[in-house]
Amino acid sequence: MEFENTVIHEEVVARVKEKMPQEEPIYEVSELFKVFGDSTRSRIICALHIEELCVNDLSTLLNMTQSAVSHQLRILRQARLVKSRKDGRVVYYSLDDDHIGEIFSLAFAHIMEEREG
Amino acid sequence: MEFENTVIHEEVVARVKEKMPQEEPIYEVSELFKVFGDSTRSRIICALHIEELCVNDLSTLLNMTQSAVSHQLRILRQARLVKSRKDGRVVYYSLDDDHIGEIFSLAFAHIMEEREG
DNA sequence: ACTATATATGAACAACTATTCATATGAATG
DNA sequence: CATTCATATGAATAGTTGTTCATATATAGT
Repeated sequence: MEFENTVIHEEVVARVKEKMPQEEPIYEVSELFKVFGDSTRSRIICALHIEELCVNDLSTLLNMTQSAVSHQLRILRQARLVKSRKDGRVVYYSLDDDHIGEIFSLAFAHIMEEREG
Repeated sequence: MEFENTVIHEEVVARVKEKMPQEEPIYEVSELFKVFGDSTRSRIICALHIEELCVNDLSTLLNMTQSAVSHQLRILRQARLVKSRKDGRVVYYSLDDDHIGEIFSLAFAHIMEEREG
């Protein structure tokens, strides 16, 4: 890290620094996006947005090994984005948060507009 | 990849498969989130959401080398999330999309609610 | 032209991540 | 209680990514 930057617009930097959100929330937001930023996890989220599914069904649906799906579900669980319900030896997963759907909807809208424009 | 999964709920899988968004948009959405999923890029986006900034000011503000910031700006440019304006040898960056702010606002709202609950 | 400054970029490296493989856990069933 | 089935998990690996360092490009000033 260098600190020898010639500050071109000191006032601007000061102004923006004052208005900037705190470091910690920004960090957490990007951690959330990092979880979304994998196509396997995105596909899992899309599927669970439609309906509750067990691990085996998910791996069939996504054409992936049970292990790979299970590993990703763990990440989603740790991020509190999905919740699980156990029925015998079958574990059913579903979305644990209402915001997720909204965020994905906006992202989809963005992608779709990009395609047109 | 294994295809030897014992399908537990065939009808459910079939139903969800039918309702699932297409592969390609999901892939693009997760690519978008991947760009957001780095704290340096998130900080850049937050800063530019407040005000247009040049590279040098950004690196001062974020306490990072000019090179590191420049590399991340390239990624944001390629994703069409920021646009640049050249004035002499100074290059000013600003957000290139209205959706970005909304998506970040929702994500922040989510993070803040997580902190309370 | 020469120098200083603002930004961009290529190569290298370290850190991280997603999948696979092997195996463990835990619950139902005969 | 041994076996089968659904899921979870640890280790290993291959691929990706962010930063640094060195350097290139481009523009302004002298």
